[in-house]
Amino acid sequence: MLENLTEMLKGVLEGCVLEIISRGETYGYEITRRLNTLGFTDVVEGTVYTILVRLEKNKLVDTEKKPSDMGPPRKFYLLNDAGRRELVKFWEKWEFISSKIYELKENIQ
Amino acid sequence: MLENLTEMLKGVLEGCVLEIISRGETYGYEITRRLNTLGFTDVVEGTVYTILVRLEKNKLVDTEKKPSDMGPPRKFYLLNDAGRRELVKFWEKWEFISSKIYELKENIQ
DNA sequence: TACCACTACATAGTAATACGAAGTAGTGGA
DNA sequence: TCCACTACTTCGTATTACTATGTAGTGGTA
Repeated sequence: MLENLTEMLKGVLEGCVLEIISRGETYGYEITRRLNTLGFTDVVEGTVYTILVRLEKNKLVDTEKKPSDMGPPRKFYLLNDAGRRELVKFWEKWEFISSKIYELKENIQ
Repeated sequence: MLENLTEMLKGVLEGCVLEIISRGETYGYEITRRLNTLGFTDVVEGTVYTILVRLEKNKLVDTEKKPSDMGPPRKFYLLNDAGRRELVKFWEKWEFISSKIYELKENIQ
């Protein structure tokens, strides 16, 4: 429908993944489908996995591998304290930017 | 106040510049200060000029050099038809993404 | 005169991020 | 046997904001 949201998703998608993980233990493939049904239809696995690698490298998540009865084993992700703090900061940044964008659009002051 | 909004501004700042230009002929230095007073205090001239170069290369703006009584000549930018169409698309994309982010945050459906 | 602050533009290089593309592997059904 | 679906991994690319630096015009002031 809408063309190429890529650039506008930069810095946002990671926060979305953090938020999804914060709702409870989940894994890459499921996160991808969750983002797709949410409306981000063009987000592909490769994108999500690079984000998950980054989150793990930055020690924002804990991981655990578990067998699946539907296919190969799943790598589950769980937010730790640092991840929760990062998520709070994400929403603060998002609120800040979206309020400023709103001010610009509505030409406030 | 808020640290490092860089990544979240990607794909957004260009739209903000388009919006500012759409309000009437203006130039780089003034656009920078407008963004700063809007709240994007860390956006510097270099960033705005690269955006303006891009807009001109993509033929979204017309330009005109005019003398200034305050310093060196100013390069004024004016949105053309393609630029106005691009601005409409920017706001559509922004509305789409921010509504989806809101759904995610409020856990709708 | 010499210097500095402010205005104003330009650009080469860097870092971060989402995406494209390709591969590996497990399970179950036609 | 093949294929679809599930599930993860990684390398390379394009785009973008930012850093750093340089150039230059004007006016004030010591």
